[in-house]
Amino acid sequence: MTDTTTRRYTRERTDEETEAEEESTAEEHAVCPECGGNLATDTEHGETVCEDCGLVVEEDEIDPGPEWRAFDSREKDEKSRVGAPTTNMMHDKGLSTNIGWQDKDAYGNTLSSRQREKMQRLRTWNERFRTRDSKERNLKQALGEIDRMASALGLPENVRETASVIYRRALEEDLLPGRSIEGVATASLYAAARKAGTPRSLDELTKVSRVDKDEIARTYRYIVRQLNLEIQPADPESYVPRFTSDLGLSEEVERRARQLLDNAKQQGVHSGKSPVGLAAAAVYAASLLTNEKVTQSEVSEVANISEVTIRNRYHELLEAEENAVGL
DNA sequence: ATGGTTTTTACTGCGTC
DNA sequence: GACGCGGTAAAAACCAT
Repeated sequence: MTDTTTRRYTRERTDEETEAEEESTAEEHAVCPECGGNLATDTEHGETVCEDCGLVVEEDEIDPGPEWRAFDSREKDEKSRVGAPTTNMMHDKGLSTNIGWQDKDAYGNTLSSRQREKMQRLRTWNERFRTRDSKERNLKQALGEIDRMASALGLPENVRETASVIYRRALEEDLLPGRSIEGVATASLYAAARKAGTPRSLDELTKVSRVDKDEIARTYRYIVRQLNLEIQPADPESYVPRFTSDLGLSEEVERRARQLLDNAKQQGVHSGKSPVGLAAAAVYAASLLTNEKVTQSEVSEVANISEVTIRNRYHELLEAEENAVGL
């Protein structure tokens, strides 16, 4: 299997992205704290992102603070930013234009019939543009969310791409009504991570998402079914590198753990059991076999699995190992 | 909803440092 | 005595039906 930690993903740029990059001419000469790549300012999203690994360094660079200097607390209240507060409840954060329905002018006088007709036409067109845009904006927001969560979880660029594709498909197939953008975005990311062989558990997703676990799971099942995504159960081995590195264990342990898992797989011991549990148990067992002992509780900590499960699995793994030697 | 399976929780006993 | 570990029973979560 390819080592996911060292692989460099070549990035396929969508039209939108290339466009956005051309726009941001002012390139800062800072480097990414994570991979040392170039940082680019994406003015459209108000973010500073790494070109190589996609890490979002800064988000929401709009200054929400007071607009002018204030000299005492009374003035501070008065001089805070002007305008309606933004809200996430609307796709455009409530910043788009709305034309009132009363046919009155700014002074409350009724309009002439000619003016009324004009306003009616304007309303119609305004509405048309707004809704035509709404899908685009919906998409933008969702993609922003996906990006945010992906970098919080340390997922590579290609996973984001996949997640975006899944989300776009969901949008096109009208799977959104009745479901939150957040939820679908999270579910897309979850699916993408699994597809890419760098799975993250539902719990991990829940930590970075604004949506609760049940909804993510429900939405995930739904879009998988509707879009006929074929996602096989996560391979336990895909968790191994993460666990070993979180625990500061050597390559040797990682290799050993994989070996144990391979064995178990061949004997079909693993079916029906949680992949995370298997992986955790394999790491624990491997750490014993290589004299780099870690405690069960440490493993259970990084794997988010109970010690009991680790115990059960690792007995099974060792049994499988013995049987394999006998063959 | 239901039943079967897996995981978690909580508790207990044992050996070691 | 605290800690790591093993085991157990009952509760909870999960999944397919």
